Amino acid sequence: MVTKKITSLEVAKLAGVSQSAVSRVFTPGASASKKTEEKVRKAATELGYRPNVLARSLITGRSRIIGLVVAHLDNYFYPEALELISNSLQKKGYHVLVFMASKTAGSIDDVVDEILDYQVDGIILASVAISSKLASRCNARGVPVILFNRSQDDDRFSAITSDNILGGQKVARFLIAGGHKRIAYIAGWEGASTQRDREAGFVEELKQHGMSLHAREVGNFIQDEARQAARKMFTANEIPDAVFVASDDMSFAVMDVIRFELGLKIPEQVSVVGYDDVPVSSWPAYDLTTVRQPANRMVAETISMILECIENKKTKPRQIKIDGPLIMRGSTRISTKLSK
Amino acid sequence: MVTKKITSLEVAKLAGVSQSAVSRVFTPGASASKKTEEKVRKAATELGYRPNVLARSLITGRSRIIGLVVAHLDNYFYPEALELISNSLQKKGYHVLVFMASKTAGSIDDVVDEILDYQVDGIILASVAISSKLASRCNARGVPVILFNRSQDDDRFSAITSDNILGGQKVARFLIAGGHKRIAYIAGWEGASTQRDREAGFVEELKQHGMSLHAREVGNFIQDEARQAARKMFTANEIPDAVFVASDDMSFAVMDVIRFELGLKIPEQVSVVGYDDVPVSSWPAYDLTTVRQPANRMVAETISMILECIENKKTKPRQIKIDGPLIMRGSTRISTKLSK
DNA sequence: TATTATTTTGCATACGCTTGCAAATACTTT
DNA sequence: AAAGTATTTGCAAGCGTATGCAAAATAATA
Repeated sequence: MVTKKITSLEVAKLAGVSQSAVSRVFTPGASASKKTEEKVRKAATELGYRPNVLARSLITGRSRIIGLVVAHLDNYFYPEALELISNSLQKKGYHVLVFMASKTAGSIDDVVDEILDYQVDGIILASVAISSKLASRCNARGVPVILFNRSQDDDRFSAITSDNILGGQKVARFLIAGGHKRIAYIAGWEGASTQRDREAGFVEELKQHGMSLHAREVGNFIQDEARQAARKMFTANEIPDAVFVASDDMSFAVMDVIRFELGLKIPEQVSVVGYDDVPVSSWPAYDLTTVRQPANRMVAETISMILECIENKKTKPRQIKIDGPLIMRGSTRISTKLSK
Repeated sequence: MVTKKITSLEVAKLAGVSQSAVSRVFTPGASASKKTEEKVRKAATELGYRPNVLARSLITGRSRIIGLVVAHLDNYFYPEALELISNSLQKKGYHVLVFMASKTAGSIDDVVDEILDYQVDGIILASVAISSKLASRCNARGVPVILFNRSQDDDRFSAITSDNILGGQKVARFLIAGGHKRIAYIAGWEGASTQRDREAGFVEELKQHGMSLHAREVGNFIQDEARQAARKMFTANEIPDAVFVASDDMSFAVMDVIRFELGLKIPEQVSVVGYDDVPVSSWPAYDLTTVRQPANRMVAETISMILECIENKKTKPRQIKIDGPLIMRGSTRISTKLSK
């Protein structure tokens, strides 16, 4: 019982005008008299006509589709970002074609190729890198690529991140001010610029105060690995009195190990600081001190930048860092009295 | 510096064949000799040619795009589902166009209309309802609609849910077996079939054992409202010794209120059971007893069903309920010895 | 090798729409 | 009322691809 598709031609016939007239009524910039507009609109609603976006895209060369590649939906920072991105774009008349960059499946390059097949107007890579070969292909096609929460040493595309170096510094200053003496770090995936910057800022600021890392492990932004890292770190001879973990997501795993496996008290014996400020961090069960990544501002910048690139092809790529506050909560002690 | 788009025609010229030959090489079902295939492939890679999906769709009438409407990405069941859905479809050569059904923005109907504009091959509505008017429009266009984690009294579309009635029953039996005497319920949004079924099964089973709800509040699947509900429920004269909360997401908020605001012990004074088994539930800080919604099986069914409908237009809609186990963890006491 | 059956190939058309162009209409101005 | 300007309208060409059809090339058979 599939009724035939309604095309602009049939609307035109019913309204007694040409097909182009119908098109013009449904094309924002075009001109049509009140009278024809009225006739067309009437016929259109009667038939339930809606323009075929795909056919339109074929001509205009703009699909109003933005490709979004995302990897870590299990890190709750990303669902939040996705929701914001999708909503903002929806308001501007764009829509989001989602691609999972599953670690298992093929490389990101294949995914980006698939995206290009859909003639997207732009690409947002959330926490994902891209080869320079693919970068040039996007460039050649005039498709702007924006990195979200990741930067890359390639000035061909814009990147939006929080100020990870500054964030790391803030954490260091805060922990030092709290009187911590044995400060440790659990790293994310070392290929990620966010990880590198957070650690660089953190370590640099420690150094400024004549300190260095008491211990360091790698969690790769994966909870299981963070757990392993925590076990190793907190069963050593002299355990840290504070640990900065490169993401909130890993922090939760670390806190669980510290409290429930090892029976240590947070913050009395160990202070824990995370990075992201995902919703869970504010829940009393974790109450995690963390550096907020202002998702809404990051998304706002991302959207305005990608739209600008689409409107005006010759916009220069920019790297934007957005400052986020350190949110102080109960997972860190602030007194200077030493534990133990 | 935008290089011209590469079309099949240019590949054809370079390869010394007709445009149709190129098309045939890139069309799965079509036939071409080894020789031309070789020539075409060579020319194509040399030019960096890839078929334009949109132009293809215009002819074939199939876009290989699935529209996904999702509402509650803040409930961590949905990011997980989204990831599974997107990955499965990607493997089958389909891609997901995401639409947020923000509570603030216009109705779902508008969103579905926008989806249809993209000539999607199918629509998945995750935890979202649709008017019967729009349903018929989808029907008329031959676009299958599948409800994910929501059912509706309309046999025009398929629905995949967990067996919520049975789930509610399981919880009731388990709490009764644990010796609980004052059993309460915190409901989700009452417009949701999942909420209604969970409660119906739960209350029915209590009745079978000669019991009834000791208290009932509504949380609407929103954490803030769940907190309010918990405060009210657990500051009453005789507080419950067990509470079934309609979703894990709300459960966390409820547990936090119970433990950190009211200072009650879980499970010694109050048992808490949730529904969903999102990742957080297994974290030691919550260790929540809950009914698992088998996301992977639910998604698998959803995908196979929607693809079946696409292949074979006359597939009848079906309602599928998937059984999920009760996962027993530390938020519930199982001894029969009474608290207090 | 001649004949038939099979596969491959190119031509031309169509998918549903936008848009430049020129003709037709409406509105101003003297 | 005539000439001029501005606006609206239809025509037709294309966007990049798939596909039915008939011709050409190849393979199979006698």
